[in-house]
Amino acid sequence: MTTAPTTHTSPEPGAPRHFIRQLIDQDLAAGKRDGQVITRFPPEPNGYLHIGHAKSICLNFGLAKEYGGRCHLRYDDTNPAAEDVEYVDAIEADVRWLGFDWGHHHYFASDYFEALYGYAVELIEKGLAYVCDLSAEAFKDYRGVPTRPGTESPSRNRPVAENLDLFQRMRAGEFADGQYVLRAKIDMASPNLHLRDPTLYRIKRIHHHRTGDQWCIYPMYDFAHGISDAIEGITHSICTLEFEVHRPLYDWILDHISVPCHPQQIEFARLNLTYTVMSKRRLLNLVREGYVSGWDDPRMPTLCGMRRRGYPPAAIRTFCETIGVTKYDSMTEMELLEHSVRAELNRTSLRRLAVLDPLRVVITNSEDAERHVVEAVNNPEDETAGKRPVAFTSEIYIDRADFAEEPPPKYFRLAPGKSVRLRYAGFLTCERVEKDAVTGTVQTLYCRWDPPEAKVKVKATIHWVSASASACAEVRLYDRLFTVADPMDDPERDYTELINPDSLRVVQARVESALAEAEPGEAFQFERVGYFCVDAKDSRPGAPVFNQVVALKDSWKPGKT
RNA sequence: UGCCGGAUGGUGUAACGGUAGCACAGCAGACUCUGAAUCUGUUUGUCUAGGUUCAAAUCCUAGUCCGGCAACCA
Repeated sequence: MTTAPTTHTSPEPGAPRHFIRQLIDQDLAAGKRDGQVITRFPPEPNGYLHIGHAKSICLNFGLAKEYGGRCHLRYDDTNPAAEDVEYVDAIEADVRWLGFDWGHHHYFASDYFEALYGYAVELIEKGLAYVCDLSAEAFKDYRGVPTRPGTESPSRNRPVAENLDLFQRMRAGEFADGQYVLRAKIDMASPNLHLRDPTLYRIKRIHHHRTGDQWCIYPMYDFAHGISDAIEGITHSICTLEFEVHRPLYDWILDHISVPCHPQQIEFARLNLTYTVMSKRRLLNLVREGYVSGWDDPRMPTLCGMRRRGYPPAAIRTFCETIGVTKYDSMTEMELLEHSVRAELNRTSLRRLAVLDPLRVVITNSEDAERHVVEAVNNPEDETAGKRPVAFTSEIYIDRADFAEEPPPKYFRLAPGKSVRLRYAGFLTCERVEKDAVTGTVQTLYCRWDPPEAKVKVKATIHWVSASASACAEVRLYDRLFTVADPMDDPERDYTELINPDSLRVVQARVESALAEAEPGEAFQFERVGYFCVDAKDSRPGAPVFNQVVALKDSWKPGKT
C-alpha cells in the first residue's frame, strides 16, 4: 500500500481547476484524511464500458495520479441477476487499454459480503434496521409520494431480538425470495424518498458469479457502496449526478456503523455525446436487435468499439480532460472527440497511399514511366519515421473524386486537358477520357506523365496507387450511428427509428502493397482521405480489412467560389 | 403544486467582486508535393427582473427554464 505524500496543491498547475480538484485542494489544505487521495472506479459487471465510463475512469485514476494517491478498481457486484464474469474480463481489458493501472487494488463488493452482513447486524442491534414483511408492491403505498409523507411499516417496531433472529434466518435460507427484506429505520416522512426506510437486503436465490450459492441475501447498492468505500479507505467517492439524492443515505449509513472512515461522495455530470446513445440498456438493445455487429462494432461508443475503430487511448484521455467536469448536464459534440483523435493520429500515424474508389489511368508515354520507384515520406510530423519506396507503373489508379469531366469552379484536381501532381511521383495531364458506351461512366483516363523535375504548374496533388504493384483491401467507412444529434430527444420517435441506415459502407479499395501485411490494430493515414485501422477481427495477411477511424478534414466545397 | 441540483457564444468550458478568456465547430486569409497539418484574423455569450457595491458572470432577493428522485437496479 502506498501512502500518499501530503501535497497541498495539485502537481498539474496547467490543468483546469474544476470543482472536484478545488474540493480536493481544500480537503488537503484542511488536513483531511492525512492528505491522502484515494479514489475508486466502481463498475457493475453487467455490460461493456463506454466513453461515458472513460470520463469517470480518467477522472478517478487521473486525480489519484495527480495527487500522488491511488485508485481502486472495484466491481459493484451486489445484484447477481444482471452480472457476469464475461464483463469482468472485458472491463479490465478496457481500463488497461485506456492506460490505467490499479496495481493490486482490485476488489469486489462481493468480497465484503460477510463484513456487510456484520454491519447490518450492528444496525439492527442499534435499533436502526428491521426486517420487514411487506412485499415490494405493498411497500410502494407505504412509501408515499414526494409531496406526501409515507406510512410506517407494521414491521417497523419489531423487537431487536426478533429482527436479529429473522435476519439470521433470511441468510440461512429459511424464507422464500421476496418474503422479507431488511430495511433501515430512518424517516417515513422525509422529503427525500431514499430516506423513507430504504431496503438494505433482499432475498434472491441467484447464483453469484463469485460467491456462487453461498448467499441467498444480497445487499442493496446504497448499503454496500458506502461501506465498501469505507473499508477500502476511499477518501473521495466520485459518482454521477443521479446519486446526489442518495448522498444523505450514504452518509446516514456510515454515520451509524463502526466503519474506519467516512469517505466523501462527490457527484459530477455524466457525459452525453451527439449522434449516439450511452445507456447500457440501449447499447445492449442495438447489439441484440442486430443494428450493429456486436459490443465492439466500430460504430459503438463502447471502449472496445472505439479500440476496434482505431481511436488511440491517448486521444480519449485528452478528450476527457478537454470536456471538463461540472455539475450540469451537457451534450458534447462528437466533433470534439474526433478532433482529439485526429490530433493524436496526425502526430503518430504512418502515411500510406490508398485509393478507395479506383479509376483506371493509363499513362500514354509509358516509355518514360514504365516502372519507377519513388520515395514517400512516412510521417511528415515525425522525421524519425523515415521514408519508404513505392512502385510507380504505367498503369495506376486514382480516386474517382479526383477527376471531374466538367470541373466546377475552383476544382483543382484532374479534368480533361488539365494537370495535377501525383503525390511523390511527378505530374499527370489528362489527354483522353474513355467512357462506357451504354452507361456513360468514365472507364479509363489516358494521361501524359511528366517527371517531378518538369515543374508543371498545378494547384493540387492527388494520391494514387500502382495498378500492378498494389493490393486489394476491404475498407469499411463509417458515418454517425444516428441521423440526429440527440436520438433521445424526440418524444414522437423511438431511438431505433433514428438509426442511420448508411452508418456503414463497405468498399473494395486498392492500397499500397505493403499495407497487405499490416498488423491488426495498426493505424495509418491514407493520404488525403483519412485515418484507417487494420481490423483486429476480420483482417487477414494478404486480405486486409481496414476500418475508417475518422476522415481527414476537407475544406473543399463544390459550391464555394 | 415535495425535495435535491443546475443555468456563460452553435457546442464543451474558464474567470471565485476588478479587461468575459480558451478549445471545438463556422467563416475569411496565409502557407503547402496531403484542399490535411500549421499559422493569422474573425462572427456569436454571462436565463430574467430587482438589489448591494466605485465595480457583479461572481454576492443577495424574486422569478423563469432545465435535470434528478417514488426498484427487493446500479
